[in-house]
This record gives sequence, structure tokens and C-alpha cells, in this order.
Amino acid sequence: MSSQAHELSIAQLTAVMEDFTRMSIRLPAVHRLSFTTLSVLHTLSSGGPKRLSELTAGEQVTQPAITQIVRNLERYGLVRRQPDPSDGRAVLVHITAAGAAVVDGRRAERMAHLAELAERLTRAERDAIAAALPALARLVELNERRID
Amino acid sequence: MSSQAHELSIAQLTAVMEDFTRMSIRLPAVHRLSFTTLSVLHTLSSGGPKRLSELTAGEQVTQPAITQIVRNLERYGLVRRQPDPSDGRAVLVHITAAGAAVVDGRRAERMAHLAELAERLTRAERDAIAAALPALARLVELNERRID
DNA sequence: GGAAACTATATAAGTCTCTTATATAAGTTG
DNA sequence: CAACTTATATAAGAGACTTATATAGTTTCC
Repeated sequence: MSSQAHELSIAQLTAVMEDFTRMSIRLPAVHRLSFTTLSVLHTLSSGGPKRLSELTAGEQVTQPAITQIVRNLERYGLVRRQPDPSDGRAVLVHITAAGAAVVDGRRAERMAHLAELAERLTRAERDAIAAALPALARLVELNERRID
Repeated sequence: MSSQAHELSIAQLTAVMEDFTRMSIRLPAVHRLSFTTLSVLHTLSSGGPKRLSELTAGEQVTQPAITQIVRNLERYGLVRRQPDPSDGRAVLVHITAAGAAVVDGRRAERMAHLAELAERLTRAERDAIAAALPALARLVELNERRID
């Protein structure tokens, strides 16, 4: 408790996090998929195949909702279900190439948007952000470890 | 086009933005309000009273949805509607003390969460983030100017 | 100055995305 | 082997949004 983040303003970091969230959410969606649906795709894209129960644990929705969402994604050809060989009850959900394309498409939009904004920052500002990225990524990593 | 952000990796910044969004969304909600509803409250809290049409412009939903959301918030006592003196058609929506308390409550949760994570960063990591916050805030500001 | 066009919001009905409740099947534990 | 737990599916219902449309006020144009 003596290792106090006295230079880092948590209030400012929180504000930036909130603003980043709103920036992210407000980019217009190309595909008419719900936020949870896109989040599931993103999770599969970055974390590899997962069980329905694992997907449920990572989203703020109920288990039947995840079942429905994955059924929908399967219908659109964005994911593929496969029985889990280690558990007769379970299903492993894999993202398909089409699903990965959806995730990549959105990321490309965000990257283009951020690149445009970043160009209007000063060199010093860009350097400061670049220097902080590994630490910000660590923050996220700590958060993920906390959840899992 | 020669002022290239060669030290700032847009891919990494995008990834952090996406992860921040997911961190933010995944904090369990105390109030059972939709994401859009909370976003409207947040907008009123930080930007002051706004017209329904202004709120519509800032969210990814239709005008009737905003009308319904604001009606709901009014019923909960979280906002207050007031005719716009400069336009007989328009309504100005003000956040109430109860509404501000909802926004502040969520922010406090996020701050507590981030503070806990930040404590587990090294001093150098916290310093790097602190140094980057003004630049990140500028990025957000540039984005807001782009929308308005 | 009045008609046409535009803007702001409200309402109704419908759709989609989620919820709760519950069922079934498979795995684990004692 | 029975009881309990876990994994997922299904059905019905509710909430949050949509589209369609209406009404009222403002602005523009002739």
C-alpha cells in the first residue's frame, strides 16, 4: 500500500477509458450484429476455440443467450460448432474465415480512424502514447488474469 | 503525409482501445440499464443538457428509440425534460442528481478497478501511462471535434 | 404573407435480442 | 450406483430497439 500511483491520475485514466469505449462503440457498424455477438467473435478470434460455457463466462449475458448467439453466427457461417472430444456434453466453437474477416474488417476501420486522429497529434504526443502502450497492454493483461 | 507516426503502432493502439472497451463493458452493472441508456446519461453528465435530436446524433440508435429511452429515464427520475425556449418543438433533457449519482457510481467502480490494477504495475509503467494521458485525452478530443 | 419544405418529437406496431424457466444429457463425486 | 453438478437446448416472455407514420413548429422561397 506504500507503492502509490501518485503520478498516475486514476480519474484521468478512467475518463480516457470511458471515452475510448464511446469512441469504439460509436464507429458505425457495417454488419448488423449485436454488440455481444461481435464480442463473441472477437473473443474467438483472439483466444481460439472456446466452449459455450467459457463464452458465457466472458460476456454479460446468460447461457441461453450465448447458445442463441452462437446458433445465429453458425447460420451466417461465421462460426463452426464441433463436439468437444473430452466432454460429450460440450461444444467447441471455432471462428471461420468469414468470421475472422468480420473481426478484421472492424479492426481495420478502427485502425484507419485512429491513424487519422494520430496524424493530428504532435510528435511528442505520439511518442508519449507509443511509450505507454506496453504498460497499457500490461494493464489489460492484469485484468484478463483477474477474470480467468 | 510525411508526418508519419512511425513510433506509434496504430495496431497496438487499436488493440488497447478494443481491450479497454471490453474491460469497461464487462464490469458488472449495478443498475439494470441498457448500454445506450447509460451512454445517454453519461453524455448529459459530461456535456450538459441536450436536445433529443442531439442525443440521437451521438448514439447508434434511431430517434424514436431516444424518445423512449429518455421517457424511461424520466420515469426513473434520472433525467428531467424541459421545453426548449428557442424552439417550440424541441425538448432539452437535463440530468438529475439521481442520474448523476448513477454515472458517478459507475465511474467510481471503474476507478476502483483501475486503481487496483495500476497498483500492480511497476513505477516505470505507471509513469509512462501518466505521461501519455494528456495525449490520449487529446486523441479523444480530436475525435469529438470530428463528430460535432 | 402564405405555401412548401424541413425539422423535432411522439406514437403504434413489429422485430430482434435478450431473459427466465425448465428439460435433457453427460460427467463427477461419494 | 444414486445424487449432484455441469453443459447445452428449447420454449415462452420481456425489454430495447426498429420502421412507419403522424402532428406540430420552424424555415425558406416565391
